[in-house]
Amino acid sequence: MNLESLLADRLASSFAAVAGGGPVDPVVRRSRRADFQAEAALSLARRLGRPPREIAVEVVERAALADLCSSVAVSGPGFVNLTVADELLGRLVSELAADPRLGVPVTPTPETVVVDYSAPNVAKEMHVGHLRSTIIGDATARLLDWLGHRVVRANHLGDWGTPFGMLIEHLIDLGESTAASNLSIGTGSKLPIGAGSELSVAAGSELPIGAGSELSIGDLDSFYKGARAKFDADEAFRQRSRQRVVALQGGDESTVRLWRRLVAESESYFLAVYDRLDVLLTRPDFVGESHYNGMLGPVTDELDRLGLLVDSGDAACVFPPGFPGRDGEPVPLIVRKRDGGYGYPATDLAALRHRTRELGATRLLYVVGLPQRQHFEMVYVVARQAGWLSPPARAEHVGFGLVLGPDGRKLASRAGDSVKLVELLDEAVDRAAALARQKNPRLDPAAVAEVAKAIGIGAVKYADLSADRTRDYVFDWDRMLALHGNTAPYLQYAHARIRSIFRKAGGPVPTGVPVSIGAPEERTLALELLDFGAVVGTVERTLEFHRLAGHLYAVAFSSFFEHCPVLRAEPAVRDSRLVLCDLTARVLRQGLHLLGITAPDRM
RNA sequence: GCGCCCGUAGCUCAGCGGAUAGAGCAGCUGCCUUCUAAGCAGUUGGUCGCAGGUUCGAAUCCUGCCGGGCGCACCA
Repeated sequence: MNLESLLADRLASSFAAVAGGGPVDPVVRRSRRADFQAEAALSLARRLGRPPREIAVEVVERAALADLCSSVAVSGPGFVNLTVADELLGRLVSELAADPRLGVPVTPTPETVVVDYSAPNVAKEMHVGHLRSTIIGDATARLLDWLGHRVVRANHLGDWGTPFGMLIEHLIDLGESTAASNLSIGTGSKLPIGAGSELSVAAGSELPIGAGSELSIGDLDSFYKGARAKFDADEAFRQRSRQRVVALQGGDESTVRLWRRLVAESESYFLAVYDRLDVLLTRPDFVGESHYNGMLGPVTDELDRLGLLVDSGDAACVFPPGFPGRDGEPVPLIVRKRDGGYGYPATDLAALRHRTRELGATRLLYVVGLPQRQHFEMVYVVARQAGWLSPPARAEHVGFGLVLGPDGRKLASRAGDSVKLVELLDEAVDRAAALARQKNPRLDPAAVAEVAKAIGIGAVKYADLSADRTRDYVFDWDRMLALHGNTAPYLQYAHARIRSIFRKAGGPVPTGVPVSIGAPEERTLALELLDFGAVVGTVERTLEFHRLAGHLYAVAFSSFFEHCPVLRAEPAVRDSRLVLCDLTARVLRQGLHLLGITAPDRM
C-alpha cells in the first residue's frame, strides 16, 4: 500500500463527513512544507459556503491519523500539512526492502499489449530516425512485461512494396554472389554476426555465412543507393523493376527466393544493431509488412461489405469523418491504389485487425513519430467503424519528436544525410570508454569495455527517455555523458557507489533489521523510495518515461549519502542505513533496467 | 485554409490547478588524511511568448494574437 493512498483513504472519510455529501478526494500531494498536504478544503469552501481554514480544522479534528502522522496541521489558506511518523516510515521501508518487486505489484488486470516499434526498412541502413522508436518501444515492452502484461513486440519491418522491384533487379545485376558478399561481408566491418546467424531461409543461397563472418555497416546503404541511382537514371531498369514487383507479388519462385535473401541479410544486420543497443527485439518479433499480404484482400472485402469503401477515381478509399484536407474536402484512407496495389494504410488496417482478432490484444501501441499522428488517427477511426477496435480494446499513438543537432535542426551528418545508427552507437561507446579510462585508471581493459557499453548506450537511451517524449530534443554528447545532472552516468555512478559500500561492508545485506528513520535526509530518501510503485503505475498508463527518469534522479540525488555515514555508524544505525542503501541501489537498478539501461556494480 | 505540437533562468530541460516557479550546465564562493572528488555545499540569474477570460487561486484550464515546427489523396 503506498503512503499517499494510505493517507488519502484516512482523510477521505473525514472530508466526506465534513462535506456532508458524497465521497471527496482529499487531494493528497507531496509538499515542500511537510511530507504531504491535503488540498481539498480549498475547493470545498465554495460548495459549503464556509471558509477553507474552518473546513480544514474540522477535518483534522475528525481524522484518525495519530498512528500514521507525527504532525497534522492546518496551514496557509486551508492546507492540511501531514508529517509522517518516523516509526511508520521505518516500518514501510522495512516492508519495501522485503519485497522483491520494490512496491510495484503485478497488475491485477493483465492485458495483451502489442507494441509496434523500431520498424526499419529491409536493405536500408538503420539511422537516427529509428533511434527513438526503438528505445521508447523497448522501454515500453520492458515496463509492461514486468508489470505482468502479455507483451507482443512487433517489429513492423518495411519488407515489402515497390522498392523491392529495384532492389532485386540490382541484386541480379551485381550477380547474386557478388551482391550477397557485398551485402554481407565487408572489409571495414565492425559488427560480427557470429556463428548463430540463421540463413536457412535463404534456401539455395550461394554464400552461406558462417562463423566469424561479418556484416559491413556501410554496404547496405551503398547497395540501396546503387539501386536507387539506377532506378532514377535508367528507364530500362525502371521497367524491369516494375515487372519484378509484379513477379514478386505474383509469388514467382526465384524472385521470392531473392527477396527472402535480402530480408534475411537485413534481419541479421538489424539483430546485430539491436544487440549493440541492448534492445530485446529478436527474430521472432520481426513481423514485417509482407506478413499481412494475404490479409489485404479480405480486409478490403470486409470494408466493402460494411459499406465503408468508396470508389474514388479508381482507388478504393474509406473516408473517415473528421479529417478535412487542404481543400476542405474529406481526406481518404487509400486502401487500394488506382493501380490495384495496396498501400500502407491497408497494411496498417490488416495488422490492427490481426492484432485484436487473432492475437486478442486490448492495448495497441504504435511507437511512431509525431508527424504520422493523423494517419494513425484515421486508421483507428476506420478500424472502429469496421468493428475491429472496440472497447476494451484501444489503440494509442505513442508519438515522439525529432532528434535535433546542435544547430537546432534535425540531426544530420556533416554531409547532410542521416546519421547511421551504428556509427552513433560506436561513438557513444568510444566516448564512454575514454571517460572510464580517464576517471578510473584502476579498471582493467575488459572492465572498461563492459562499463563503456553500459554507460555509452545508457547515456544515449537516457537522453531520449528523460525528456518529454512528445518534444524534440537536442542531441549533445557532452551533456548526456556528463557525470552531473539528470544523466545515465550520474545514476549509474550513484548505484556503483552504493555497491562499493557493500563491498567494503563485507557481509550480506542485513535482513529483518528494523529500519529507523531519524535524520531528515533519511526521511527524504525513504519518502522517495516509497513512491517508486506509484511512479511506475503512472508510467504504465501514460508511457511518459521521463517521469520514471525524474524519480530515479530524485532517488539518486539524495543528500543521504553525504550526510549519513553508513559504515562508520553504530551497529543498529549502520544496519538500518545499509537497508536504505540496498533499497536505493535496487530501485535504481530496477528503474534503469525498465528503461533498458544497465547499472554496473563498479565503474 | 484546416488540424496537431511547441514557446519557462544565458544554454538544455522539469513542473501542467494550489502556498516564495525547480534541476543540470555555464558564472561566482568554498570543500580532497574521500563509505569511488566520476562527489558535495553555497550563491547569482525568471514580466513562465503577448493580451483577455474562468477560478478563492493560473506557468498549468479557455479564447484570441505573435513566433517556431509538422501534417493534410495513391511514398512509408
